[in-house]
This record gives sequence, structure tokens and C-alpha cells, in this order.
Amino acid sequence: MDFSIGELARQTGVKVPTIRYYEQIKLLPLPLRTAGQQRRYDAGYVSRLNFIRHARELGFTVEAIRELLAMSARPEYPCKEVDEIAQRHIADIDRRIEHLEIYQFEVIDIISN
Amino acid sequence: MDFSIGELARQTGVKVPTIRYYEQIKLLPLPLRTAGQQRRYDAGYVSRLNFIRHARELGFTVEAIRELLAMSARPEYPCKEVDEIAQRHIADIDRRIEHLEIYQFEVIDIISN
DNA sequence: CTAACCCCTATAGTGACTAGAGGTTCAAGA
DNA sequence: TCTTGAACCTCTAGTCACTATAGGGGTTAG
Repeated sequence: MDFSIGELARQTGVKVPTIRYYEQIKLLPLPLRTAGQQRRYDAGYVSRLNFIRHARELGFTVEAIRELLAMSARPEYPCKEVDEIAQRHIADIDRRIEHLEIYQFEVIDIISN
Repeated sequence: MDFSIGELARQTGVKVPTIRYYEQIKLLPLPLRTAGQQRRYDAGYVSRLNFIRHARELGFTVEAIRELLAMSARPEYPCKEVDEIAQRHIADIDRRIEHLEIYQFEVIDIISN
């Protein structure tokens, strides 16, 4: 049921010190501890951390991710604000895809002198 | 013909201290200086810096950019290596676009609980 | 019970900037 | 030609998001 930080690292591809760092900056909630003070996680951490990893790899800041995760945690949160933040995020993604496509042309240009 | 660091910043959207930092880490060649030690740039710097900005915004490391710029500077550079580096770069861009598209679904999922 | 491996905290280092202090240069107007 | 104020200079320190290291303790298979 519960597993160690090393196992969480293996399941998500996030390194052990990074997981501890995320806990420290409150991006991940405090996990349970064994009698010997070792962290014990459950499946919920896997999906939360997978989402974080994905977002970070794409260059979103920890602050932006915190915002999104906070939102998803409370359904009573004003709908307008939620939508605004999410829409901004999604628009940002679209903009990045466009930029990547343009950049790809630039790189091709550079290599073919 | 030649212009100041502030003008270069305006033309590229890269901040003045960042330009000086790029010079320090040798991503930009040393510019000419006035008698009073102020930097003077020409059009070549604008396109080089625009390329750098674009690549950095998309999350490529300074090292990767340095590699690409070094390549484009010497046409006698072995063609196979050039192609390999560039192809890796372009494949990386494709991968990022895919990831962004997947992530966009994840975000949409999160907001619609 | 013990070896091998995993875990703990705390601190320092990295990459890529960004901000601040304290002083100098330059160009445009009087 | 002189002045003045924005823009420039160097240098050092701070930020974000990790990543590595030191020095030690916990857990489990044989």
C-alpha cells in the first residue's frame, strides 16, 4: 500500500532529492513517516508528482503549478477565476507550440547555411 | 551603424544585464568599445541574439545553443556531426510539441475535475 | 544478527539569470 | 563649449529550481 521515497522516484522519474525539495517548498504535502522517520507515500502522490514533472519539463514555474494544483483541490473555488487561470495556461501552451514550430524552421535554416 | 547595449536590448527583447552575462560566458563575442569603454554592437549581434533568445525561451540550454552556433560558424565542420546535432535538436523540438499537447489535455482534465 | 542497501538532515554548489551599489560616459540642449 | 541627466560601466550578492556531498541512521533478506 505505502512505499518509500525511492519507490516514488522510480514510479515518477523524479529524483529523490527533488521530491524532498518539493516537500520543503510545499508543492507536495507532508507524507506519513515510519517509526524511524522514513517517508511513506501512496498512489495519490504518484499522480500529483507525475503532473508536476510533466509541467516542469515543459518549463512552467513552480508558482504556476502550485496555482493549478490549489485550484483542482477545491471545487468551491470561484469558477470564473479557475477558468481564467486555466485558460491562460492553455493559451500559453498554444503559444509555446507555435514558437517551437517557428524555432524548428530557424534551426533547419541554420544547418543548411 | 553601431549602437549601444540598451539599443541592442530594445531590438531583441533581451535585458541589458543578460546581454553582459552572455558576453561573460562567451555566448556572444566581445563587442567593440568606445574610448570610454562602452559597448558598441552591429546588426550581426541582433540576429545572433534573437536566435539565442528564441532558443532559451523554449528551454534549450546555453550549452546546446553554443553547439548550434559553433556549427553554423564553420562550414568545413564535418557534415555528419552537424546533421546529427541538428537532427537531435529537431527531434527534441518534436518531442516537446507532443508533450505540450498531452499536457494540455491534462490541464483541461484538472479544471473539469 | 549482520551485511547491503536504502533512508535521514543539513549544507554547499550549479545554471541562468536579476538586482543593487557606486561610479563614469555621452549626447542633446542652453 | 559647457552642463546635466539618462544610460553606461564593473563588481558583488541574491534568486529559482534543483543537484551533490558529508556524515550518519533505518530496514530487510539471508
